Amino acid sequence: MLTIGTLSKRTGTKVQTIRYYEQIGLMNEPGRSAGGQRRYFEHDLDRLAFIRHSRQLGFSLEVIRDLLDLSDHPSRSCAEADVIARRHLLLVEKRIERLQALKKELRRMVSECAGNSVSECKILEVLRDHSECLTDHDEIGA
Amino acid sequence: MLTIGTLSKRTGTKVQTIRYYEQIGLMNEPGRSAGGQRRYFEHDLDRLAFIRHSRQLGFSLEVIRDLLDLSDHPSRSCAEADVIARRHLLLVEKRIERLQALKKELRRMVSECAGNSVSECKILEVLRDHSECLTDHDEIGA
DNA sequence: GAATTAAGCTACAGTCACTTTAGCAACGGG
DNA sequence: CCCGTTGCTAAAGTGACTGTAGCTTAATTC
Repeated sequence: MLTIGTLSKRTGTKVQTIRYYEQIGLMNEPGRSAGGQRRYFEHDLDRLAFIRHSRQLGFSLEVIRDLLDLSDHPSRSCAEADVIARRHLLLVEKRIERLQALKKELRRMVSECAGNSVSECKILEVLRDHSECLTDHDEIGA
Repeated sequence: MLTIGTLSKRTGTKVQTIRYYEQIGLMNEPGRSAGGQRRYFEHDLDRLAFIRHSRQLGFSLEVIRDLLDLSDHPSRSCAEADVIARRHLLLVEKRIERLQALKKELRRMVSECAGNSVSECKILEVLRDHSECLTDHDEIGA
């Protein structure tokens, strides 16, 4: 029997996060000790490791729920897992493209700034005036 | 005098978002019409455009607050803007690197999956067992 | 001038994936 | 038996918005 602290250390997950996964139904409710503390089996650890690894690869908890469900039914076709992974790959590729456009723009801003007063600062000028940009970057952030 | 709807259209910002920026003190409280509706000047529009453009380039609202403050003081040195932009550039570059490692891993998973039953699915196998990965990807997600 | 429609108002809840905090209770080694 | 570590619940906070409910005001059309 494993404590929540052991699961935490062995998977690099914070204790609170494990309880959070239980709360949203990603992890099963474990048994309890006489005093009311959570006690886990090895298969709980495996499940948590699966979740964390999927998160590291950028899958959302929503999607991980489906992946876990698939993983629990070994005889089913893995076509769905394939679709999920391919969709995620496309998403990651898109994000990379967007970030590369951003990087280019930031590089240009930084390299063109002479480092004098704010009034002649290229960086602030570009931020003020979108038309100085090469790309559209109409979406926000990442 | 401009309405909030005009600002919204001219900057591609949702009305609620403008009110949110006001609430957190990024936008100044504008004057009001007789009936209590917000009325803006052109310089409010400029400020909002600055905020949105900065967001599109991935700066956080926290950082944008500093950039706006700099922009409001034209005689100051732009060294700080330079530092902020360079720091952000590094962050973007790091994110790209991480995403490229993720992409590689996802590609490998997808390409090695034969598309049979879940029990032999390479995708689910990799998710189960981190040791099959090439990279560490110890951080989470994006 | 009335009626309709579009736009605006406040206040609050919801999103995602956790993290933090407060204030306790239980466990394990010495 | 003591005490430091670990665990417990419940609730609020994070960032950057978005959505909803239930109104009021402004603008347009007849």
